[in-house]
Amino acid sequence: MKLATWNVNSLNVRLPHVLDWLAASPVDVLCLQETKLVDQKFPREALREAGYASAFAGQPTYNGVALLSRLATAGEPDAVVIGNPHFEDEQKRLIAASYGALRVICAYFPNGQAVGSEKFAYKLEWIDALARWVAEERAAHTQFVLAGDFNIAPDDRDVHDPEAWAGAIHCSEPERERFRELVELGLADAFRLFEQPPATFSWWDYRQGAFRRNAGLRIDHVLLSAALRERARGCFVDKGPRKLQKPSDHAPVVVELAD
DNA sequence: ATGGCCCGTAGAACGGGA
Repeated sequence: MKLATWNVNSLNVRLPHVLDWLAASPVDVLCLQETKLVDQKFPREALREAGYASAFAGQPTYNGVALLSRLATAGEPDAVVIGNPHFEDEQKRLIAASYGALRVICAYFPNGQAVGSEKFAYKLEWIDALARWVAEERAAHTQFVLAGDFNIAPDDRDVHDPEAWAGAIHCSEPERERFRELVELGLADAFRLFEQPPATFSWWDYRQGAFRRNAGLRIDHVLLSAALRERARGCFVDKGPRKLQKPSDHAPVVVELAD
């Protein structure tokens, strides 16, 4: 089976890319972030016609997350939870669902704007609270995955210009420390289980021809529980959709698991 | 040295993203 995560930067604008991508390279579960859609406008029917069930949590203008599941394989979502039970938050950044024995949390971590800012403090608090929830979910479900836009580049290999980004937002030590703390809950960064091409990223700024120059960051991640790690057979960033007209600034990250 | 793009909400610029 295949799992993927993709920050689409508006599902309204990106729906054609998502449908084309799923048709060309179907995955069983797809985590979406930055849908930027209120629930009334979520394209549930179009996705169902494409063979996917949806669970979603949106708000006007900002944030918004969704879990898509292939009806023929993963089926309908079960035990859907919106938001972190341990953290009051107006912002729609978290959704969890079960597909049989598989438990998935789809996460859109706060950006943090600048180290030391109020938004940075919120980011750290938000992650600390997420860790408490993840610890519970991981303990309750052998087959557990945390996937999404973490807005953290875990180490310098994940940064196109580590000197320029040293200590900056997404690369600061408090953020990296929290990424390690999530991993230490018993999870594995699926991407690093496999040999990877150097300078592989998942996000490139829209400005300055960043994608053409491969001036990116790897900030979108899939963390796997031990049982899923045993089944992992590959993990890659699919740069295809980033090359299209009007792309998202993020590319999908795909994980392949043995059945 | 700075900002350079895109999106949603508007119905003009602006906040936010990363």
